[in-house]
Amino acid sequence: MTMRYADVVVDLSADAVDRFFTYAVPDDMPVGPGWQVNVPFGPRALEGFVVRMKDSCDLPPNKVKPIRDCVRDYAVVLPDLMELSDWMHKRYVCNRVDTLRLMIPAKMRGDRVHEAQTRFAHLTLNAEEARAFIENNKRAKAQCALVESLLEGDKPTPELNSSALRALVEKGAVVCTLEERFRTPASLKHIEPAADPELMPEQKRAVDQINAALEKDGGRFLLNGVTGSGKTEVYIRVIRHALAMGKSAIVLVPEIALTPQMVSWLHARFGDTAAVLHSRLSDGERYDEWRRIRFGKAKVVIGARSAVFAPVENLGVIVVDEEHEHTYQSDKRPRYDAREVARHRAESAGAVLILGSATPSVETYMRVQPTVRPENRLELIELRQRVKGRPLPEVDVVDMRGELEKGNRSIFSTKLLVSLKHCLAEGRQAILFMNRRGYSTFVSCRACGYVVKCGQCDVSMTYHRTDETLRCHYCGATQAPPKVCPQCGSRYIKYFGVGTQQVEEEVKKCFPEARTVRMDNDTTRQKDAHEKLIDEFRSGRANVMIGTQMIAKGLDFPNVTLVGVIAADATLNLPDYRSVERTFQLLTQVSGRAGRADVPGKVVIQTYDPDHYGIRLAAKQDFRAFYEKESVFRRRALYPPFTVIARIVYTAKTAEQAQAAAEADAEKLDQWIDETGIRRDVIQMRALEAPISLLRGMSRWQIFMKVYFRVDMNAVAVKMQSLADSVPDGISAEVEINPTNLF
DNA sequence: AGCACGCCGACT
DNA sequence: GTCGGCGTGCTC
Repeated sequence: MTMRYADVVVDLSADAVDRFFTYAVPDDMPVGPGWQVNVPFGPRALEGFVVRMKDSCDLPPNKVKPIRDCVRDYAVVLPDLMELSDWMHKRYVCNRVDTLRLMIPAKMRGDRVHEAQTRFAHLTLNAEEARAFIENNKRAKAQCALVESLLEGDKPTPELNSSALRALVEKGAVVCTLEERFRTPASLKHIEPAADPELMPEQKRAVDQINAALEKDGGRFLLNGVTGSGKTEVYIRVIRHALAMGKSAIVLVPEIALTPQMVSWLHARFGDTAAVLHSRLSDGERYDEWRRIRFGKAKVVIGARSAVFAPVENLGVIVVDEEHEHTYQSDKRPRYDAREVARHRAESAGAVLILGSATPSVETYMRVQPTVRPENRLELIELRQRVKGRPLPEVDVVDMRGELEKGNRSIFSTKLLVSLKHCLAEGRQAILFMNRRGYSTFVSCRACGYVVKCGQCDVSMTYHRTDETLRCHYCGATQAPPKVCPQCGSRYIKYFGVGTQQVEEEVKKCFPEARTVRMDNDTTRQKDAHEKLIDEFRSGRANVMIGTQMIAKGLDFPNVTLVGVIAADATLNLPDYRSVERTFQLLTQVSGRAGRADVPGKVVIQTYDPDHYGIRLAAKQDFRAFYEKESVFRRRALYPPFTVIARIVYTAKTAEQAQAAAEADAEKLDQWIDETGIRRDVIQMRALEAPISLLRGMSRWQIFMKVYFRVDMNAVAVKMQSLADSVPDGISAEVEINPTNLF
């Protein structure tokens, strides 16, 4: 009998071990690709993933050790996910384990909650003892520096010099502790099964077209339907067809907490066949759901971006709902894009991919154009009518400059006030939408113009009326608002801007009988707060909902007949090439919340820039016209998707360190650009301060690079990652290709 | 990620 | 000469 060997990826995330290690397989051990195993590794034991089996091995026999045992008696990573892992490793220039770790619940690795734990170093010496230590150990420079830095507070160990840390632990000067993330148990409500509603002709055509592809070898679709056109029902019918064929389905949503309705719909229609995967499940719940999927008990999976790795077999369809949402891009390494991963997984499984949105991203919509190569093209399916022939809401764009001229200095236009009055008088509900970012209440001095900023983050702080504090939007720091200007001593401190709290107070002042509910970062901080607030509004206990982005999408309240947008242009002029697109999407989505039942809806959009195409076309819900305009702008200004933006963000204690690292790497990158001969395709490449130059007390610089589309981005990513990997101690560097935001 | 190994500078 | 810090390389 021939000897069997297994190539194993060990469960350690480091460049040095990001390769296969070959182990001998004991004769009677059942094991195969995707199995989780325990292996000896140098002096210790590690977990690992079997990548492939083989019958021979080139290594000298004395080097090959046997697999100790298997962690579980089945493959935890299915073959198609194994292939996906390989693809992601190349595509996102990350370690193989980093991709494999995404594919199983954290609880299944090391029998501990690995992912949520961080080891922190804690100094056991007091200030005096520390000074004595530094005095007595002048020779050990690294140790002294470490003691010095730990005097400021505990630090996560990966950031510290490891040999110095080990010496200090040995001396008893430092102890390491594991910090655990707290758990949020999710309440799974029982949901009544529901029957299939009748389809509109458009919906039926869409379902037929997609089902036909499902029966062949898959396909890619962009389902572009106006708000309220019943995209969800199309998904459900296609999934039903897939189930009938013995196949399974994955439905991705931007964020589970914001789309509880999608979860209930799928539960209502598919019962126990449906499973949920998202970050708010407890470890136990996630593990149980994962196993139900793995063993075929559940065949319809709904979840946030990481659900794209759900262990389903026989995949028939992947749905990406609200395709344009940026949450599909991971913000930590590996920085994968779930839409892209979904496409790859669907293609290799011969499954159907459906991207759904009322307002697709410009990038995605470009891919339906006939000029796009067939292997990249998406098939466009449009739903132009709302279900049951409901009309799109009537939209009024109000010029707030005119209001000011008329002497109306309140935050509500006359039109919005009158509409709100009617709406409430008729016993209906209203949503008031406040785009908080870039328009929040900041505190500023009238005399010298000083604006109170967070000392840790270099962004202006937001005033919170309830507890009379200033808060940092980025790090959560709080401080009391100053009585006199810290810069010039003037007592003329003014509160600028409008926040949701102020809108709420204004509503109560104008309509004492209104029952308001406010949804923003403040009011949804506690767990299950979302559900409670939504329920309060749905039940009718409240009749005016005031909120930020989080109320813009996915919610379906039949009794809402009025939507008011307080400041449509708040996000229009941010220093980001996508600010117009985002404004358009937000306005379209929020307008879609009006008139979802039998009474027609009305939308009032207040703006200082009523002729801007982003606002005008959102009012008409005319995505196609918007796309035409926007793509002309992007092409002319050399922005994505016509070019690619790549950056490396350097974070360090001091601006000098960050700057030095960025400039040194920019020089190396510049040289590389010449060596590879892509100079003529590089539009821009330079080191500069990041737009937010200070974040959580750390200084930030960046290398910003813009290139033409034809450049081999993988080569650029590999080069950038290698630069980022060899950054000096104490500085961290993150590579971002097509970053979601440019802060 | 850890751990051994080996160079090098400081001090008895 | 010897001790200990700190950088380098290896783990099937």
